[in-house]
Amino acid sequence: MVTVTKEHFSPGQILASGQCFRMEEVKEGIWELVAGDRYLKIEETEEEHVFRFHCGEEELRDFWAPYFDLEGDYGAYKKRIDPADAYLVRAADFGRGIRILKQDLWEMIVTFIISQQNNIRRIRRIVQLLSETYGKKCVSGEGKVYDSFPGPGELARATEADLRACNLGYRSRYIRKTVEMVLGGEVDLKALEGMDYPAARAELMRLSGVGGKVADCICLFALHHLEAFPVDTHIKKVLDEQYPEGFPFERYAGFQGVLQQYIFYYVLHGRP
DNA sequence: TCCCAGGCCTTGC
DNA sequence: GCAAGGCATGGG
Repeated sequence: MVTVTKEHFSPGQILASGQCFRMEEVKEGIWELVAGDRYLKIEETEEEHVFRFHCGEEELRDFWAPYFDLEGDYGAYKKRIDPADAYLVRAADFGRGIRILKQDLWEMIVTFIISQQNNIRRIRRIVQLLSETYGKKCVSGEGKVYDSFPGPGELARATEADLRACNLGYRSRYIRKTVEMVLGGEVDLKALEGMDYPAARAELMRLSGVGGKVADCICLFALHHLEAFPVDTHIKKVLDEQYPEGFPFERYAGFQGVLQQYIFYYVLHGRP
């Protein structure tokens, strides 16, 4: 068990920001999450900004701190927001505890192919079902049993019909093809990790079922390219309504993706 | 019954 | 090159 003291960090807001789909609030102030084949429990404490992570010092340093981007200076991002942009100021303040996670690349590829033309609750259910069906049963140090997210080899066991049985619908064919492309070495996940944003985005779009928006989500939530700015149906509406002259991307060069998450969360959970 | 959800692919021009 | 349909499923 480790104590973590951090500002601009709220597990509840990260959960509700819809970037990870295998995190849940099991009781008030207690969250559990599975990332790849790892499990973590986090508890809020009486003290503001202080949390208990149910893991060792080493695992915190080597895995969970990078995963939650705990070294990132989100206060600095907020300070660079144009004070005259009332909408963005409100959104950033409302989502002040959000961080951009560094999640597993393969998991994000599959998850965000599933996400298209779908709603967040249903995405969670499908990802959970996929993990139960094709992942591995694991046990945490404290005895919690959970299902890892299935890797390409494990998902290869699923036929298109099997995937349809997991409620993937027409996305089943995309997943099948994507699994084949990755297993066949047509797209190299290792190489993707080393690419810059434009190269990674273009390479990801070669995968079946991955267009610009999904590629941007993968770039943002797995590869941590903070310049990626996924435009989905919600964001498009905000851009049309709040930024008819265009969103000032140049002003926020290098961290537009952080602002995108503030806006997305504000649209879903904020007051109009 | 219709509309929408963190869109993408295929077709037709 | 681009606009228009089609696509699974579930909730409001």
